[in-house]
Amino acid sequence: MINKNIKGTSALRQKNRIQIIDYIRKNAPVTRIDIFNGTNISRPTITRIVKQLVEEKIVQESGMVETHAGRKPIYLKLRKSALCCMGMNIYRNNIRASIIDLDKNILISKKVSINNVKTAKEFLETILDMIHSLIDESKISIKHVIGIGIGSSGVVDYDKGILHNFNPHLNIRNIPLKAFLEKELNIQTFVDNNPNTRALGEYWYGYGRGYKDIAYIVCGEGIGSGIIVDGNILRGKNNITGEFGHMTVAVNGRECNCGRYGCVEAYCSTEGIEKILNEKISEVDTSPIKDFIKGNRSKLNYSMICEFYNEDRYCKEVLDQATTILSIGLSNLMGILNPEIIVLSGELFDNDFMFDQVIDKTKQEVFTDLIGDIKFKKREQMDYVYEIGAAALVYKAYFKNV
Amino acid sequence: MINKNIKGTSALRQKNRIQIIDYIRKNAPVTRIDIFNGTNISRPTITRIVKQLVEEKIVQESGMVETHAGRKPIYLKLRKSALCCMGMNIYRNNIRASIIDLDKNILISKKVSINNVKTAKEFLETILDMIHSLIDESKISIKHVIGIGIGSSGVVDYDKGILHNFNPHLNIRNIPLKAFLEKELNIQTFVDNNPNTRALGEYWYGYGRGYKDIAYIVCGEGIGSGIIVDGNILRGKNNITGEFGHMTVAVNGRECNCGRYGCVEAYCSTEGIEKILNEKISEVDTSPIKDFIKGNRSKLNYSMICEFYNEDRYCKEVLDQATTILSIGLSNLMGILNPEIIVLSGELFDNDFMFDQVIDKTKQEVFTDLIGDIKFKKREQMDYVYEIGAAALVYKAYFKNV
DNA sequence: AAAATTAATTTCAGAGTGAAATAATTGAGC
DNA sequence: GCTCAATTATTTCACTCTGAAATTAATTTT
Repeated sequence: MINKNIKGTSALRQKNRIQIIDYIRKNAPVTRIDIFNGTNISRPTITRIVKQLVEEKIVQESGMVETHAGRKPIYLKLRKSALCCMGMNIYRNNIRASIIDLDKNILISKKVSINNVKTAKEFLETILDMIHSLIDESKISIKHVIGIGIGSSGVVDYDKGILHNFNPHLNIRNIPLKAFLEKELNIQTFVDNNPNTRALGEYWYGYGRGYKDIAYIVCGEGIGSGIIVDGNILRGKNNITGEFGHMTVAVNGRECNCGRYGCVEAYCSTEGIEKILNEKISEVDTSPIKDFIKGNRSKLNYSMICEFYNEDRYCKEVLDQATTILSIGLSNLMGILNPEIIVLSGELFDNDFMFDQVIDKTKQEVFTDLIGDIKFKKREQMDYVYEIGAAALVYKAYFKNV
Repeated sequence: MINKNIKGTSALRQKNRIQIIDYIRKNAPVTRIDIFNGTNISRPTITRIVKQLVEEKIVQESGMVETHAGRKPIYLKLRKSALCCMGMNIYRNNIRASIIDLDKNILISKKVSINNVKTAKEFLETILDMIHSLIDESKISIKHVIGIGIGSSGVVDYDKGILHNFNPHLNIRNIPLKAFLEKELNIQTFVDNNPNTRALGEYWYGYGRGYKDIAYIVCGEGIGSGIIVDGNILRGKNNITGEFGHMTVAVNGRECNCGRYGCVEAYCSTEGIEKILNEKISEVDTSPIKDFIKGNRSKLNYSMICEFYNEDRYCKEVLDQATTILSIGLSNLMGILNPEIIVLSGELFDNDFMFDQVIDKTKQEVFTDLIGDIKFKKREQMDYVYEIGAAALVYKAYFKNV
């Protein structure tokens, strides 16, 4: 359980304790002297707190270190699965939950469908059952589960922990998920939307490790983003940030699903690209891709368009336009946020040449070299990434005052 | 002096002390019981720390409170000018510095020109002299000056406290202002660029009071911005954030001073507006404003264009375009940051109808109502606003762990 | 004048810390 | 094998700071 209402010198102890855990987590294996040098805590206090952590089986001593002279220090590291939390992902009709430790080891995992769930009550109880059975099966002491993190599709009120609308097809709305779980389980719970948890996962465990300002962009059927500023999720007033897909870069441009004109998404989402190509080839009698579709009676899709990039001038036009628009959008974003790293993910980048083109154009486009001197990374599919990001919500809160 | 290397229980004391000062600052006048209810500190500790603060003449007791029964509580407030700091603004050829207390009272102020300054050494010594004489004249004990905050034009490295380039016309570059002053005076010093200090001033003392996410936009000859995210200045990797003026909203649009195309600044800065109008009227034989200029042998400027808004169709076109483009830029910014309030300042808004038009169009333009439900404010000219913002850099650091 | 009420302080024991001294452990030199 | 220097880890001890509970203070109500 995350600290609450601990006052006075006990709070000081708690703070030092968490700082020591955090230092070990980040730098393991470390010696007590390393902790002394790396923090502002005195040696006796380190000895005392480490002793306690070893007794609680959170930290373990492991082997000696090669040194030149003097008493050999003892390596410390966190015991595997000693501190862990629940990471859960809610996506349309599925829920997957895992227990994950501080080294992002998946200790146990479970997936359920919520196709048959009709009411908010059923929904909440399904989740509660899931958590109970996971903890039971894992045989992990509940006191080592420091929290529950949940990422969800749709609109989420982070502060209140309310899931407004995770699936437009279900009539289950405004679910007070945080309040419910905290009451039932007495474990601190955090709920956020998927792009945010993904971005946080990237910051905590992925390419963003070691950086404090990250933009995580998803380009698929739609376009969204999660943004980390100084190590924290950018949430703004209503947790509706990073609406990168609906940034206007072409005044009086193409109409977007959102009803406005010239949004990035209208040009660069796979859906947008397919639409634009369809319009183009419907106006001509013949083109390689058009002939191919006719011949095979197949349906046009984004990956097909990519395959015809070199053979079909319309495909080339559409994809080139997409990368240009996207690069303008990205450079706008970079001019506002000046991030250290941008992680690109989603179907749009399944083809490497699209990824490369976007990066090249963005680097040309950007306002100053300083902003442009930035890392780009591609996030490939990775298992459990959603749950890991959700779990990071908890760790973020746990280590927040360090 | 801001705390440094205070360890153990003394750090706890320091933290409680600052929390109490902060509570009084925000809520004065308050009683000890108010502090007890508003913080997580026990009554004896409050009594002890307040007693000390009264002895140090930082807090003063002032009058009794009307109550229904029981012992009457004693009001506490901060003694005027008890805690103060230096706020300094460097702008092209001028430096103005003030000593400002926690209630933004200007205790003393001074302005010097640096026209005759040729070297970095002279520059630094001018500043040092200025600070010394201000402190001497003010008769404020130096131990009550908790820090020095400096806002400057140009590019500033906040972390290192280096002023890279505050005036393009002077060959004084890469000035280690922070290091110099901290060494000479042993007072913690912070340096940042003007838009950032202005935004922080707005957050700390202006329209942004009570909000945590603020965008502060300056539209004048150029366009810039300072952004506050969750109460902190958005700095990104290189402190080059909020390049709102160079956000591209018109792909393949008008060329901008920065060499790129379709930036907001190209359409909405007063310089851009003047340029566009000049081009327009140079292509026609006659128009009201053109005739006026000829008749009076005056030079075209932005305020004149505004005056001809209703009489000259070219003026109307240009200004309408400017407000449209600016509103698109603002709605893009809002979609990324979801701020609670946007403060608009600068010459562009000297005419109210421009301000009103921008707000109306932005509210129409914005992606969702939730983002659009936001406060807009106009920042009129205000004296000492630069120094107050710079001082806020110090207070921000002083109260950071509260 | 006593009771009730609320604010502020004092008492006191306990939690926690860090400087300095001490103990533990090891390699190097002879 | 013994001693010394080096380095890590622990213990000792005095000190700071805190908060619960009791007490005192000051004021209104009865």
